Amino acid sequence: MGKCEQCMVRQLNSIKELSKDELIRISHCKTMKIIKKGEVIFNEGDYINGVFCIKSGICKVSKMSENGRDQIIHLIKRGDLLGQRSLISDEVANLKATAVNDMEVCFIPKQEILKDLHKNPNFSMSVLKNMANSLKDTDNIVVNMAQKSVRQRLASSLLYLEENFGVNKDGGVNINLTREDIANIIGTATESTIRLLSEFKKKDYIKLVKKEIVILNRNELKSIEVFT
Amino acid sequence: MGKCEQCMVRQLNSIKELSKDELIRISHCKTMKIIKKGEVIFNEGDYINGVFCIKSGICKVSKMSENGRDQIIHLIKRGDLLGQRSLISDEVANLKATAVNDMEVCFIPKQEILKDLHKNPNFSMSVLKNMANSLKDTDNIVVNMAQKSVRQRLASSLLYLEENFGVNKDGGVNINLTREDIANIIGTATESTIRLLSEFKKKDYIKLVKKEIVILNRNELKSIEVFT
DNA sequence: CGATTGCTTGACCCCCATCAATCCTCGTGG
DNA sequence: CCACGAGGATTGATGGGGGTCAAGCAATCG
Repeated sequence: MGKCEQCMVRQLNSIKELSKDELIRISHCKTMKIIKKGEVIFNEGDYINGVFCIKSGICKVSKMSENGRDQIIHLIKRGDLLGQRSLISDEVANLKATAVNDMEVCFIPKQEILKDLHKNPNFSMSVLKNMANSLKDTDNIVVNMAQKSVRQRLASSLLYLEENFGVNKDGGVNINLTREDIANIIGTATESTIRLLSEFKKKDYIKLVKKEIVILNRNELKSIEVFT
Repeated sequence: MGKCEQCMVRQLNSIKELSKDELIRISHCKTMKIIKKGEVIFNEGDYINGVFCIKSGICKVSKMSENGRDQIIHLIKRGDLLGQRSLISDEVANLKATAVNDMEVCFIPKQEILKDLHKNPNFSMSVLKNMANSLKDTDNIVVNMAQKSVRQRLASSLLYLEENFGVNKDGGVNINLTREDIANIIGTATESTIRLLSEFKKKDYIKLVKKEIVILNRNELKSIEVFT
């Protein structure tokens, strides 16, 4: 079993604030898991007894709306912590987490994290900052959802995905999302997303390489993002 | 100048976790302000050097979208803290806060709060919990914005407003919002909001007493909230 | 009592949700 | 190796929700 002290991923999140001793303690009680593409890590209403530290892979965090469609709210990747919110509120999960590709994650039990939150102010400040940033991001998402058209949101999301997940050798946005997933990010029907993608393609803002999206004209997409 | 130790409002937020000594220190450096209806407390991009503790009154917290409309994201009332997020991230404000009616607020300078956040784990845990709850609420707002129709969101908002701000002697929802404000909460054009209100009125789900909204049929609104 | 701000209604039309049909692609088992 | 089935991608047709512009009315305020 790998040791947290030697794991580079911890540098990417609040765990970097833990002392050597605290890290060793965590290392002894954590468990590593492999999660297959499509697998559900936790569901709305589940009691998650800890947090997940993502070593590799990507997962989508979503919530089922009453009308039956799943809205994707976050995309979580290497270095992120998953499940912090529920842990701190001491509530069941409000959201569902599903692996977008194969993942390696470490599960750290709740009591350990809580102990450190109480005893290590640097750690708790770091978690607090992290949460504050999420809150800001989410506030901004609300504004976009409420005020922007589907076309604007799609342009915006494409740029976001490329920026955060990079591109592969073909230049394609390097995240394995279906059209339906993309539709669930921007909050629209799958067909609308597809139609807009084909419009963007026709105008040479993007091209499609085997369903993968290659962004050709960032500037044009940026201008769509702010208007029409 | 009032003393925090004697102020009942502190029981309503994280400040209740402070020790007597800490409270006295805060009490000496805080400043009380009266804010008039319509006045802007801070604007997007302002550097807020502390947090506001709301003694009375209500303010709307909003963000201007690139298309020029203001989206209201939170409504803050007695007992709430305003400006926590920016303080913790150590960034300029992402949002704008405007008084909906006359307010009394206390301003607590940043350094004092930060000092307590580092030294008092109960306080920082309380702030953390508070932030976690906001995050959950905001996640849910995203889902509603993305997936629900304007009619659903209006029904939902009316119920929310009544529940959180109560009713006055006429039975009217006890918060002084214009139609435009309501439209900016649900993220739609003012005219659409008005049209839906008049539809609800026609169906006797609500009545209007001098522009104030009196809710007559909660069950019907609840069923609208989940479907159509 | 003007004048500004908020409220209301009408007309118009476009964006996008929905339903339906077809095509594509990839994994599985025979 | 191929057939086949299932899930994903795509395109078309259609209708309604809601945005926008415009005009008139009500109310609030200096």
